[in-house]
Amino acid sequence: MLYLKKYFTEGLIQFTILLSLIGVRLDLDTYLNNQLPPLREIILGPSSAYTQTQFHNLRNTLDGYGIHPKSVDLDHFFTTRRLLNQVRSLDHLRVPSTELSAWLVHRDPETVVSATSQSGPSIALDNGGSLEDVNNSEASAMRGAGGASETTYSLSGEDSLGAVAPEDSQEQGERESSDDLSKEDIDLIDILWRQDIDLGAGREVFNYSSRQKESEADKPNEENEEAGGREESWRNGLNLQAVQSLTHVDGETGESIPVELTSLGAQTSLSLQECLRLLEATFPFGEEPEFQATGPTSQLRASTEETPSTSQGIPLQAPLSQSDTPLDLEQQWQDIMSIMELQDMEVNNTAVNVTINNDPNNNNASNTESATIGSFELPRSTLINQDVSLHQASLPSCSQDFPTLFNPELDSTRVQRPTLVRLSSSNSSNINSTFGATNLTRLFLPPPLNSTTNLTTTPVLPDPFSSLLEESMLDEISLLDLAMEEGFSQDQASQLEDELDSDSGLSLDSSHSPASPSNSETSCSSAASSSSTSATFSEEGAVGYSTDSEAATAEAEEGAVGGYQPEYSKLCRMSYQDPSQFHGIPQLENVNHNHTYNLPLASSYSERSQLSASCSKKGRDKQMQQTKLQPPQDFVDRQSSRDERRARAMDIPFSNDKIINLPVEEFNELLAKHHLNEDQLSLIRDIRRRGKNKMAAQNCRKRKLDTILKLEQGVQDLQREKAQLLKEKMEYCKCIRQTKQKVQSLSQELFAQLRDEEGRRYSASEYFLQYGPDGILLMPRNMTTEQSNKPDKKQKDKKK
DNA sequence: ACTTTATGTCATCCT
DNA sequence: GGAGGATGACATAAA
Repeated sequence: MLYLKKYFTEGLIQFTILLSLIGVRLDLDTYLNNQLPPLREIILGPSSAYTQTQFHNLRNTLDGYGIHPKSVDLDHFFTTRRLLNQVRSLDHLRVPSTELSAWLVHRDPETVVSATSQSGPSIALDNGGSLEDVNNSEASAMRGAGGASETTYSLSGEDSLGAVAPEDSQEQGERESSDDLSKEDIDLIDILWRQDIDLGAGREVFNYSSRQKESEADKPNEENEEAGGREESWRNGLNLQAVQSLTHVDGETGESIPVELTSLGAQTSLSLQECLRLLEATFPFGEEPEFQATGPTSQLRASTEETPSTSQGIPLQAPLSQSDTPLDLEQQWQDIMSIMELQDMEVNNTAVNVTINNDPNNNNASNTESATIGSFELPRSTLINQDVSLHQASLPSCSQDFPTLFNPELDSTRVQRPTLVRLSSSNSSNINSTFGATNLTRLFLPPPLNSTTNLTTTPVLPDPFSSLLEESMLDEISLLDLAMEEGFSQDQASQLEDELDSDSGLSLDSSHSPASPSNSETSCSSAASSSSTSATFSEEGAVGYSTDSEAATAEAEEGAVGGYQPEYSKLCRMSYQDPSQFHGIPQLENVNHNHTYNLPLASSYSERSQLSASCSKKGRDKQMQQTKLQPPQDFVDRQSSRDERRARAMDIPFSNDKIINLPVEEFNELLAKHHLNEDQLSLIRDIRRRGKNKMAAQNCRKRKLDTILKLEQGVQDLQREKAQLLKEKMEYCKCIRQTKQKVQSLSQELFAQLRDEEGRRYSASEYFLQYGPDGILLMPRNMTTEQSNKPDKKQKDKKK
């Protein structure tokens, strides 16, 4: 009955889809609720094989967290949900657009943040291939988290609230095509999520900033009092009215208004240049002239061509007359723009809209972070005010950070950021226009204004640095960044890195775990090695790695046998062993071409025979115990090797040790002393050959092991180097973050002091700063692409 | 009974 | 060209 129900529902949904495709719309919910039996025959046709179980989509399903991945109902549940959403999506006319919407779903125990970036071809997000090389551990961790990976491909409109919705048909098809996309999806989601977090941060800031600006505008008197003569001097110095009278044009025309900025530096005590110098010293920044040529304005044009413009741009120009400031403001701006260039090299010509959304359905408290991407447009009206914890938004995605150089709106983020960020949908339009107008608006994330706590803004790694690290390290990097953001010290981060390394296939440093088998194995092998180290000659007189003799005797009862340590070989095969622990083993240290078999003979054949009889391997001891009543010669024969037996059978007058280990000259002399027949000579030569070859084989095996150990050591060194690079990267990210904060403070100062011809402030909600090769433009937010380019060309070079 | 591991041996190549 | 080292392949014993 259960299967019948499943088939019914499934088939009904598919049938509905088919009807919908041909124009017939059905209320599937009604059908499902009533479960009309008449369609049963139709439904029985398609089976579950028709619709694969998509665990990654299940993970994306908000309701899917309540179902165990191994639940029997999983398939049914998921299929139903997916198909139902697919049908629901048919209600919305979806014209395939070239825009790309990246969904970020950040879920806290009770809240969810969904950031949507909108722009660019949707194909870009589907390129999970480049992100495939991700640490499996994290992927598995996210997978194991189950609900933690709260990823939902939501459709625009009502689905924006987090309801499960099907993605684009294209993406849907891709996801249906394979069930093992979950890992890639997770990886991709993780990366995009981090990118979107940055974008989302900008949004929140904007709202707060608008309110703040408004509140500030309500108290002009206070500000005037506070500013005092400073503002007056500002006005005088800028001579803004005079400039605007010449260039300020109606918003419809799109003309720009030059604004003098020079005196701004007088009130900003910035150490930005220092930071920038540090950045330039450490980063492979592009040449500044190059940046001037390919400045962010081109990026702006590319990204804003699709949106019409209705307002003007106001170029801000700083007069030279007021440049009596201790710091050269223009230089600072150029430095900033030089940083922006880094971004321009990597940033796509895509405008990104970020939306922080709430998902009331997320109840899984275990989830800490999750992300989802999709190619959907999210109506701005669907934005919901939501308290969002963005402390997870630590991300080494640099490409998305730089394009947004200056966004006064971001100021607001900082205000509430450390804990909660409130997003207002009322400003979404402005944000869209802003982001659509230029990617520069978010170049620098604003620093927290009121918080002395941890920074939640993501440390940004410039793209040149991302190339330093493999994508497979992204997750580790992210964790490290997160650790840094969380206030981890370098040492702690290093420890984290070590822990992360342990997840890799070759975990070379297992010394942390005292209970690990390595220790026991190591000690065992060490004991064995110590016992065998003193061994001199084997049964056949071979020396070195060959089977032990005297020393092994003492250990024979305990099972320590043989010069070539089986224990050690076992260790070498165990990847979790730390090879460094074995460097102290004498045998291993002398592996390479340590032909110890050239040592002088120690015992004669008879002596050695007695020795081997008394102190051989454990098994032989057992044999001896079992056969102690037997004649000694039989026992000796049994303990001897084949060559020894042969030598005895052939009445060879000297021991195999001599045969094998004597130098060629002495060996020839020895043969000359004795009158031996051809069979004896042949046997002696064979014994010598085999004996030498045996030792050679042992040496060869030792050498192989040594090579393996060296390779492991090399891997260990590389991992250490990687950890060091990660540390450096975190430092760079810190520096960039500080730079962003500086720039943000500059932006705030600028907006705080800019006045129009009527003496009113420029609201950050209405204007934004655009940086180009020729200077800084004050652009209205509602300006469209085409018009934004016009003032760009008309702007005057920023004066000093 | 089967697998794994260690070791010996042979063939081959090279010095 | 022989001696011997290096090494892959195989055999065998032991666990």
